Amino acid sequence: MTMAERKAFNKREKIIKSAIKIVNRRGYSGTTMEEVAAELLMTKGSLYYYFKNKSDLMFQCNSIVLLEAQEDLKRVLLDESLSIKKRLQEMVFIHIHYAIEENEVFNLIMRPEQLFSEEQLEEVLHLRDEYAAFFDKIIAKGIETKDFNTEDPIMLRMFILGAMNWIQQWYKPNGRLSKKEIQQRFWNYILKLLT
Amino acid sequence: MTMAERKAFNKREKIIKSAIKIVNRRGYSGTTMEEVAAELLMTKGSLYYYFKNKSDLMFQCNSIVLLEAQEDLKRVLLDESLSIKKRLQEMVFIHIHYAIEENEVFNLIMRPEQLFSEEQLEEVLHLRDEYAAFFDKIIAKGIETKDFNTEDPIMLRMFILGAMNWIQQWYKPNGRLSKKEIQQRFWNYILKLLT
DNA sequence: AGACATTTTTAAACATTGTTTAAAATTTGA
DNA sequence: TCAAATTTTAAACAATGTTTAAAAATGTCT
Repeated sequence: MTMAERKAFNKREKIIKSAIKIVNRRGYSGTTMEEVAAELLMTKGSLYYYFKNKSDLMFQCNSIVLLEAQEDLKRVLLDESLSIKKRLQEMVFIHIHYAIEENEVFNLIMRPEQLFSEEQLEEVLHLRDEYAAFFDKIIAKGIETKDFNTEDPIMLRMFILGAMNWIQQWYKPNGRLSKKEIQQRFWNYILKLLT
Repeated sequence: MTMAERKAFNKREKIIKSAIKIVNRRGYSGTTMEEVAAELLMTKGSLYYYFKNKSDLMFQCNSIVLLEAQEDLKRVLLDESLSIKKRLQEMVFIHIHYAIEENEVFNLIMRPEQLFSEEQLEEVLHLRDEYAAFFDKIIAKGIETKDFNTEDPIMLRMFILGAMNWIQQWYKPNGRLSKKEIQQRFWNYILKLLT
């Protein structure tokens, strides 16, 4: 990688980090290219040197956060020192953590087929599938070991992830329910569904 | 109500009906005032005679659909000829029906606090609370009659409604899973959670 | 029916924001 | 230092929500 390429790569990363913060504050449509640029003392035009367009930038914000969450999940999934149940519990806690803390950017709500180009859409869906597969894997393991018991584990996983994703629609940082409480109670429900 | 008022009222209704169709097809941000107007052979400017702005129009689309769904729920909730369980089952089927068929407009996704004005926001949240209360009521009844058994029924209701709401994020009209299948399996999960 | 008041529609201007462009400024590397 | 490559900029442009003032349509009263 040449000097220039490395520099561009770093800059791109800085822009994404900046954009993630703003998107989580203002939402997708509330985020303007101008504000993202201003944060880094640039003009909005320069962003187009690094990103094809706004939806490309949003796409990359989403991808970064999703990949980060995937890393967290993978670490737990492969931790053989933990029981299957414990591993799923931690994965549930991680998912809820992201749904709450990276709410807007974690799963860019809105029909992705409207926001994204054909190729982007394919990649987003692929990333989401990969992400969900982590949950499928641990559930499958648990069925094998008889820790869990359910028909149609895929549908159940969709049910469970949906319930968690929706948290971002009502969670308020200083509301009645703390993140910890939500994690704990949601985990109880999920365990009940799986046994 | 004078003639003119009645006419304006009807026109408003026509516009809303038209907008609902378009929003369900194109999503919130994909819907332009121009397209809504064109559907009724008007120019976009005239819409502002009937609605304060786009978000006001969206708000009223959302309200209409939400109120319609509330009516459906109420009918079932009060139908004493059905067992508690059966009533909840029908309510679940109704909710999933709306989540699928009126996907985009049923619960206007996106932070309502960004889309709506102060007063609108208050009304939206109120409507949503009212809506959720129908589920709380039947669950409370079921707990009384020992049909159901759960601590913290409110949180559980949030879990359940969230799971159902998320369907709109992945449901495809000609996909692998039919509406009926989803309704049936989701109901199984919900029943498991409640007993 | 005709005249006046009210209601409704329109076209055009405007504001905001995403996007493109051509040129200027900066950086790199020999 | 100088030419080539990279990056930034300001300005123009496009799309779309919003406002406005005037025109058109409608309703009402005599």
